[in-house]
Amino acid sequence: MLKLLGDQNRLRIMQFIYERECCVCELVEVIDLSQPAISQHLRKLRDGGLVREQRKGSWVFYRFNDDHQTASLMEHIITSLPRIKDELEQLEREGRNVICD
Amino acid sequence: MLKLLGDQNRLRIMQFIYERECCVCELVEVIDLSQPAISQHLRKLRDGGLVREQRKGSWVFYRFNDDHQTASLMEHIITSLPRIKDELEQLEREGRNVICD
DNA sequence: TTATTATATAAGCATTTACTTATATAAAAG
DNA sequence: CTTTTATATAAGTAAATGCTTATATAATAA
Repeated sequence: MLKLLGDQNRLRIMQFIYERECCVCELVEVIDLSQPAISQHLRKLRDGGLVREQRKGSWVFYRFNDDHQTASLMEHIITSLPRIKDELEQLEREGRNVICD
Repeated sequence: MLKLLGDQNRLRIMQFIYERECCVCELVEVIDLSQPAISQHLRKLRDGGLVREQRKGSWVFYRFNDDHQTASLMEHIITSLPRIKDELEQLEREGRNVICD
């Protein structure tokens, strides 16, 4: 878990996913990484059990896995970071995420 | 910080150092790594500000850095792990650490 | 002084990592 | 059907990582 969160980009991905379910295209918008790079990180996070994935139509949503053995520790770590919520709300104001609902 | 703790061996080193000040030779005894490998990890931990070093005669002691920006989060992480204290006490019972006092 | 002990550093190397570009798959739309 | 959109995967690659062995440094002991 610590190794997975030890990567800057993955930690950022987890911050977003922790706030609320995200689909890949949303993450692509807010994180400065190519779509394949994001998919690859998501796979590692999923393989590590840190997130769960769920297909909804053509989108795949990822959400924080509360059942993970270290879920509460992860939560503690993620909420110790500078909030990412503002960026998410900014995104919502721009209507850039609604497309995936 | 998370990247530094994301390595199994470094995390273990931090567990010991968190319990109490340790010199390199003590860590060499309890962790299955060569002396140079341990020194190299300690340097990374020091460069990252996670530990402080202090020379005492021929030994160099490392201690947890309470002043680090993420000290309390680190503390939370380290104390969330299975206790290492038993191994330390075992070591003390064997008298293998006293030599460094 | 020389020898010993504790630790650090350097160089080399195999492995892992995190990306890139190109392509495949899967679902929805036309 | 074909096209478009969303996502995943594959292959390649440069850089980072974590060790190894050998050697340097620093303090103490003889």
